[in-house]
Amino acid sequence: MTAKTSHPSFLASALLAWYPRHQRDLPWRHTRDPYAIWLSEVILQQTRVAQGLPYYQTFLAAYPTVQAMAAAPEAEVLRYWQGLGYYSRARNMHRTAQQVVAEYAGKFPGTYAELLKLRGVGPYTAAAIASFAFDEAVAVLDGNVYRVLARVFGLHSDIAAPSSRKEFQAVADQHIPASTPADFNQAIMEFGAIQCTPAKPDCLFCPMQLSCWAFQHGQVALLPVKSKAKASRTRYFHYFVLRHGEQTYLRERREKDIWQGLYDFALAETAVPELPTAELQRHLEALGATLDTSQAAEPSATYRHVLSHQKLEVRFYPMALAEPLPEAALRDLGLRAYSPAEIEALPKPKLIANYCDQNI
DNA sequence: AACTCGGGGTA
DNA sequence: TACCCAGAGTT
Repeated sequence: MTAKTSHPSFLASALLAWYPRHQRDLPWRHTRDPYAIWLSEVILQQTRVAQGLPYYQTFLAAYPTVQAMAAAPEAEVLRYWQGLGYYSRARNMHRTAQQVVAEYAGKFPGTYAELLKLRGVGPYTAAAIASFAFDEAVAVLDGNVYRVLARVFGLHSDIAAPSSRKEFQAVADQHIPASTPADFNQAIMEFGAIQCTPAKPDCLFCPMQLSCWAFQHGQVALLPVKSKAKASRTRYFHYFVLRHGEQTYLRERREKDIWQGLYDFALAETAVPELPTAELQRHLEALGATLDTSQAAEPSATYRHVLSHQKLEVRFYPMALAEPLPEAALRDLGLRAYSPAEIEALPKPKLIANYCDQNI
């Protein structure tokens, strides 16, 4: 994995000269603490620096050590993660914190191969921690690196195909200097983020203009090659916002679906946009709901919520109950009544959190 | 190898 | 709109 040349490649030389003059001042670049570096890398998976930055500060303040995170309830970790998406990252992060405390005496393993065994730590994150915290010469491969390598070396393999990883990894490992692997990895990602951007890269002031294959061949806009993802499906959610006094009923999402571990309301899903009145009544009977008006409440306007592989069209049906829901229904559907303060503390999908902020 | 997992910024 | 973001786990 750490094949190296005896002298710096033109790529390494150019990036290491460019980096000190252009790098952003980011907090995780001021630490060698494997815990802090791991935390930053998990947060930044598929997430822009600007979006992840406040979460990094929040988590480090809430959990200054891996022991502190390990001791926290999962729901609390998810609550801090709320709004960042891809919530399995948070659940895996929490479990890994507990594993590091229980099996590694609270110290993160110090090699790429050992780091790779941790949940939520894949090839990218293992390489990042190994190089940033332990100076191991293993190249990171993220979206930025794919783009830079594809353009500079004219690599036309489809970066969306898993089989392309080996080719790009080999090229990256061939160019990472054994003496400064951390700076090289930071530099190539920063270069992709700032200069060699997806759209309108700054080729005019690029230090590799003369050696960049894509620039020399007029193909900058054509690289990297990436096959398109298939179209996402649309789902129709109908949320029953059941209230009794100041209490509102929510449940934890446990099924294998989106938002695992987060809380939402009693849900009816339909294959078509509308929820027929008869079906609404059937759900209310199944809930054992006794409304304090004879009329079912009017649904809210439709909220559209876009996920990476799904489009959601969501309506909320606020309903006041004349009496609490029966125990059997609570047990069957996992519902529980919560006060507004309790709801605020529950981890919720962004869509639900927004609704609660405005209506609960 | 293909699929699934959020949410937000940008052109 | 469509694309992309310091990717990883499951099937």
